Amino acid sequence: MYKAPRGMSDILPPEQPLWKYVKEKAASVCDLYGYQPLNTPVIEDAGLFTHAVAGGTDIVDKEMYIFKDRGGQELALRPEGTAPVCRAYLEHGLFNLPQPVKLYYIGASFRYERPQAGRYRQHHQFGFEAIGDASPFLDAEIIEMAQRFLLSLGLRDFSIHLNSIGCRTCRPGYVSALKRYYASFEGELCPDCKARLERNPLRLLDCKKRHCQEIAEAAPRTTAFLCPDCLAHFESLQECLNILKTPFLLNHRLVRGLDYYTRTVFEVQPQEETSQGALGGGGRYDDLIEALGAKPTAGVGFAAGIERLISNLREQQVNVPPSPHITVFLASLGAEARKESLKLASVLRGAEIATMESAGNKSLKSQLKQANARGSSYTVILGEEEMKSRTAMLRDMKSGEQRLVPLSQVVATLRQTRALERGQSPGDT
RNA sequence: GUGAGUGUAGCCCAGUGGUUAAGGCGCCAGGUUGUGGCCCUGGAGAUCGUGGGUUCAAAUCCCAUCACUCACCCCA
Repeated sequence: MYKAPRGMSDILPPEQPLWKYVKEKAASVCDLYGYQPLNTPVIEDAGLFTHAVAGGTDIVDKEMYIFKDRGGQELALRPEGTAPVCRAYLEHGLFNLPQPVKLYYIGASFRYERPQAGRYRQHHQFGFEAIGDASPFLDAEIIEMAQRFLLSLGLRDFSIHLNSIGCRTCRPGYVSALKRYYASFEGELCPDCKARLERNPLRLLDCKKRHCQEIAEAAPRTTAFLCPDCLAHFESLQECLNILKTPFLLNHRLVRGLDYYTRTVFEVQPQEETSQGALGGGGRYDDLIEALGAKPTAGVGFAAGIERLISNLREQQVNVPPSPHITVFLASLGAEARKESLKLASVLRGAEIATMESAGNKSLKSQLKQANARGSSYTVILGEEEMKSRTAMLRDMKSGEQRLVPLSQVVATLRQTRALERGQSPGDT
């Protein structure tokens, strides 16, 4: 039998309400802040990621789905969302709009890696980006927005970690200081860290091994090496967050996986220390658009993993409000009633009443059982007796009460009850 | 890419060398000539992940392989 590809999964109907809930909250927070939706293709020119974005990081070096199409074009399944958004910003001349341009996206990302808890080959990200302005006020807006989004979902146990990793002026000084510091500990480092010392020194800071953590704790801090502009930016951002009353933790060991970050980096961590890592993260990427071959343009953004959000919603037992829908099930007995049921179903649907029909000639018992299993509010029973008198038996599935209604009155009666029930329990969505 | 654990029906799982692989959920039917949710009865549904080996005999032991899960690397 065929199975879904490794690390990729089907999202079955019972899970859909939760997905819908998260997507709706995402869209509504974006509306609130004036961020507009943008869809980009799942596939991009591979170069967008390999050259411009993050050469030297694992995510493009060894985790990218990359292939040639029939025309020989090198394409890639997108491993992240920011670069495609920047590509679209440039391709469509969005730099001609008033800056910054505020956009959001919800879509699949792909990484070729061994799946485990909270980590998949296909996962879904919700992200928002403000492009075209370097003000720290925007960093603050993005972070507050991320927080508001998570709170609106009902999540509580998370914290926002914040750091600044400087810019291309001040970071090289920091990196060499870091290397100098680590040189004296080289013998004590774990094998992974020894490799990191060469390949990606910043990553030394977030090693999980206890001894390496002790060394990292005492290491030089990025913030001590920031150039005056970066320092001013970072201080201004913190001031803004304090004004916004958005709590954050300064974490001098926070660095992020993508190379394009400059200055601000932040991550949302669940309170429970899990190995599956961050709920989401983001930062400023003032060099990215220049790397794509355009004039230098600042940007800042955030992205969250929907699967991880959902798993945290489940852990924190946040209950999703069920969509209050009233549905009707049509049960019929006999050939004539079956045809009448077909006709009635069409009329009900025409009246915007959600309706399901029994497919075959099953017993009434079986049909009611099905109506019950599908959670119908009402069952309309059409039998031989009803056919003779041109009536229908309307059964309230909750109370079990039923009454005989002229066939011509079925729609009107159901509409009435629906209006009544909606009035009694106003929807909260 | 590395390491560990696990593969028995749609789902949860019992069964550690010996008849026909047990149970629960779910599904279908009956108990009610046209009445769901509870209860009772019955039924369908499993090449025991796959291939090979050991043995008179393998779901059970061995080897390989695949898949899943968890962890590392890394990340959402």
